[in-house]
Amino acid sequence: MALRLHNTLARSVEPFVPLDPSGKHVGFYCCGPTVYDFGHIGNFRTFVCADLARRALEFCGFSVRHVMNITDVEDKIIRRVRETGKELRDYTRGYEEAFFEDLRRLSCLQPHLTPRATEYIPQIIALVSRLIERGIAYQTSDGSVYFSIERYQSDGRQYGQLVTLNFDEMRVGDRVQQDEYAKETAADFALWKARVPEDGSVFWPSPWGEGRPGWHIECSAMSMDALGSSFDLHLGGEDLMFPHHEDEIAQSEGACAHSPGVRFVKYWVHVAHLLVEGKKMSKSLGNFFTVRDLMAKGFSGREIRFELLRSHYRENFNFTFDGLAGARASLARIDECLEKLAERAGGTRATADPSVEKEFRDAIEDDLNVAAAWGVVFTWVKNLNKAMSEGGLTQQAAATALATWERIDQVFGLGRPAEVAAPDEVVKLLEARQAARKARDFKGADSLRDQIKAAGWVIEDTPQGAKLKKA
RNA sequence: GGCGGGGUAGCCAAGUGGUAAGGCACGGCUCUGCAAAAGCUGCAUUCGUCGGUUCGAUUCCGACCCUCGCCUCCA
Repeated sequence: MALRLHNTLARSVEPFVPLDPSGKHVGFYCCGPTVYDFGHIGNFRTFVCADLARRALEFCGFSVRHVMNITDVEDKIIRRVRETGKELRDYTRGYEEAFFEDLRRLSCLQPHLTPRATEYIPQIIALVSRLIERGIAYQTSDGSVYFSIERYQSDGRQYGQLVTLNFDEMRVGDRVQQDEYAKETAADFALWKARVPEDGSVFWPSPWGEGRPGWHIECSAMSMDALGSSFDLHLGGEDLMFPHHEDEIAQSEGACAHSPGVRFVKYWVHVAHLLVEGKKMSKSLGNFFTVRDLMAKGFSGREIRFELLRSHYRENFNFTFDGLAGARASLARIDECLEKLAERAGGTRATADPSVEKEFRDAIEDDLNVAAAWGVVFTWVKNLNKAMSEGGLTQQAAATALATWERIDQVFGLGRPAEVAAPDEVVKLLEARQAARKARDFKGADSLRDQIKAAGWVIEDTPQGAKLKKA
């Protein structure tokens, strides 16, 4: 069994075989955030799934080069810049930093390269120039440049690799912007947008006059610059499938004139959307949550990560607070088990249990089937708990189990819970309670227990003595 | 209208042509001064509906119902 992924190009699950003849190196590009505001939980589902994909590739032995762009010039950003009167970079910097902070809170590995669109203007201009030279793009009288789908197709190339398109049946036109009146065909899309007064100071010089990049071209420029004109894996939210990714393919394959059989990207992976309480997230419904919002409600980054990793990436995921509370309980079950294992193992070292690791690997290799993988993990936890409650788990077996978790956690990336020490006053209350119990003053002991609970801590009476846990 | 996902216990969810993983919640038990916490344990004769193929279908085929998403802002 080897890694298999759902490839949108094939609309099916395929064996993952990288372009690298040695089969080792993988180029991986993920469409990153547009830094006009804080990212919401839906955005982060995609980024957590990208992190899962990267970790799974590494778990399977591949050496991954992970690139994720930062879109720091775009319509919404320009509008905010105009409204706030800030300079472009001053506006985007804060949200970019917040994004990386949230990514770390969710235990996502930092991509190896995170290029910004605004730092790739020369490459973008070069790419647009090549498309014009090849006769696939055209300039309009206002100084904008558009991609001609018709000329691309007559160049013998396919527009509509990711989705089945039927322009006659599509409901085209509602959202075509007024500044795009000069397009030859409604389906053509902007590569370079001529400067308009509303752009303020956001513009760059180009062979076609002052302006800024179109929406899709940045990803083509950055991904090919970092990973070459043909690379292995491109991931993004399902809404980007069309037009964004389709247009990326068209621009890239149009500009590079890939040979027949060679593609811009070999595997396209799309992450389904997250819903909140059964509905699409929207500000008017008030169900629009950022990572910060959830943390302010007391949930930890690892609880949020766990919740986002419970379901398959190609299924819509319904985010609910009941679900998040359930995630907390499930994760605590694993944490309890790990804590007990650590007590038993002491400093003993061991290697992972091969049979559990194999079951886990089989699930992950099957198109990142995390639900099946969790099934493996929880069955394993149950067996360990049973062995421990029956006293039949040796120090060596506990160490093996911990090593197994280390291996599993290379993919899930949840780590171990942060140890939180109880404050002195709570510890003093606990000591007083223990004294009261010893004196058989149970009324006093129960009162102290209530005080500890009010302070946010729970007493766990175990055969080894009383412990404090954060409520 | 076109294209593409889904419908499996109270909730989330995996899965297979041969008789339904796992988690949460819930009940029982152990532990405890009592609790809590924790652990153990129980919990779908059944997989949207109706037909068909088959020795056998939740799994394959057909029809239908419901639901979600995309169709040029979007993760």
